[in-house]
Amino acid sequence: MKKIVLPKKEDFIPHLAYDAVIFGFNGTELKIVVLEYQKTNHFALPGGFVGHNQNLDEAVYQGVQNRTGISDIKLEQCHTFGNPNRRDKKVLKDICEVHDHQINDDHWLLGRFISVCYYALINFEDVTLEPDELSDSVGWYSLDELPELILDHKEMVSKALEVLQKNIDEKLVGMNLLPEKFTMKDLQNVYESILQKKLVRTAFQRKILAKDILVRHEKKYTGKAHKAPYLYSFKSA
Amino acid sequence: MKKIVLPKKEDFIPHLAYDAVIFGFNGTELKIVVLEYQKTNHFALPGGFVGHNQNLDEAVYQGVQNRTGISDIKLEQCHTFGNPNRRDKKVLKDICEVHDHQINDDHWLLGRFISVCYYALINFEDVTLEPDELSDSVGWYSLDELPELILDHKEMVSKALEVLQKNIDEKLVGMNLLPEKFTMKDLQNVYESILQKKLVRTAFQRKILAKDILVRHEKKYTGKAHKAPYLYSFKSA
DNA sequence: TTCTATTGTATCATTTAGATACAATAATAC
DNA sequence: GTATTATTGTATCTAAATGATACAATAGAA
Repeated sequence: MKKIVLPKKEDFIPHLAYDAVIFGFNGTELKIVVLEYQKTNHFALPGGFVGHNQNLDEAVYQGVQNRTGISDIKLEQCHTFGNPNRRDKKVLKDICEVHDHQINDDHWLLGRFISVCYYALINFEDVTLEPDELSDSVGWYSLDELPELILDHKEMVSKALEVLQKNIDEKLVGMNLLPEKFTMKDLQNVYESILQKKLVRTAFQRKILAKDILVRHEKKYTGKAHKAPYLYSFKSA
Repeated sequence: MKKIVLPKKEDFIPHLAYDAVIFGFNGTELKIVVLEYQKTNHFALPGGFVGHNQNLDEAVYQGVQNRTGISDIKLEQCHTFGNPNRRDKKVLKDICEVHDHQINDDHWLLGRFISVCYYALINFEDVTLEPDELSDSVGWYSLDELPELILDHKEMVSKALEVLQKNIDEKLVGMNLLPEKFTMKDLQNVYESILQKKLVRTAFQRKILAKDILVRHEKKYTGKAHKAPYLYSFKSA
């Protein structure tokens, strides 16, 4: 087993962390990235720390980029979690233990952390997930099949989804969750996944087209026995 | 001049602050609390720091309570500002200087701070504003007559108003900005101040009554030569 | 050629919000 | 008293947005 190297205290703003709810859309379902510390049965959102002279947004951006290999990321801040009880020394100790790493009770990583939660929207297709130093693996989970998450990470997911739902019309979320070209049905699937409810097809199409944000391209022939849908892309500003 | 006592570094989470946009409604206009460091011509939002074992929300609540003397406060988190450039050593040095207080360039208060911005809604009538250790005075300013604020405090005000506007229907903001009993016109004034636009009187009344959140009480006789409006209060839960 | 599933659009009904109308009324002027 | 005035509460009409339904177009399979 590889010897682990924990992040150094002096490099980061103490007691401050970020966590990211990274959303991707696989064509049917909305999924989020979860780190798996399998031997300890712990699951967590990807997160990190902020350098002393680093922009908060920038820190999160780089963290998500490293984890997913993607550089076209839509980030939005959701909420800052500042309850002093949002810590659990056992979790990190468990994880260190399976790596044969001793960690003292007064280690800075076991202290109190205030965490700024962001959501990230990325194009599912382009992702290559990278586990970090401590996690055994990393996976995509759909919202209704999430494993139990450490600390208040479950609450972060709820908050992220809530903020995403509120932003859905304003911030053109589809742009970052879909490939360059997509059908109206794809876009409707994204909306339905986020809002977690069925939408009226004809009303949805009318509303989206009325926004005048899409360009219509050639048809997409899928080989199915029915009328082929048009492909669309977002108007580039 | 009273000798000032700066907050002690070891009592608080380093590099972390909060700032509050405290909204009050004077019956006609929406106003916010601004600290005045008059001799240096600096103006700032009230803010503070978070104790090592203190809940973030709790810290803000206590800060606003101390500043306003009010204990019925509606708080909502708006945004966390994490740009490393959001610092200005000159401001604090200026302020210390007029108090004949020397402050070193490497003093913790001059370092980089990440600040969590909240808005607070309070009942204007009950307030007694308390300046803090360093501010000469503290005042209510209407949004269109704000003085120039230090750092990114102007941006915080914008963000706070934006979040307040988004929450207006959902969170019953009137409840914390109005006295126990109020007229429909009072409530409409609150809405118009927050949304910064005129609303149609009849449609507003119809919409609010349809929500079924108000109790109608006796009429309010103002001595004016016209029909007296009813007084309302919010249904308690 | 017929059949099937889906798409794009039109049209109708329903709901929501803006515009207008008007009676009720609290004080004032006479 | 009675007329006058400004505002309130509500009804009604109109316009816009949304949901429901209908239907022609069509890509491929039978």
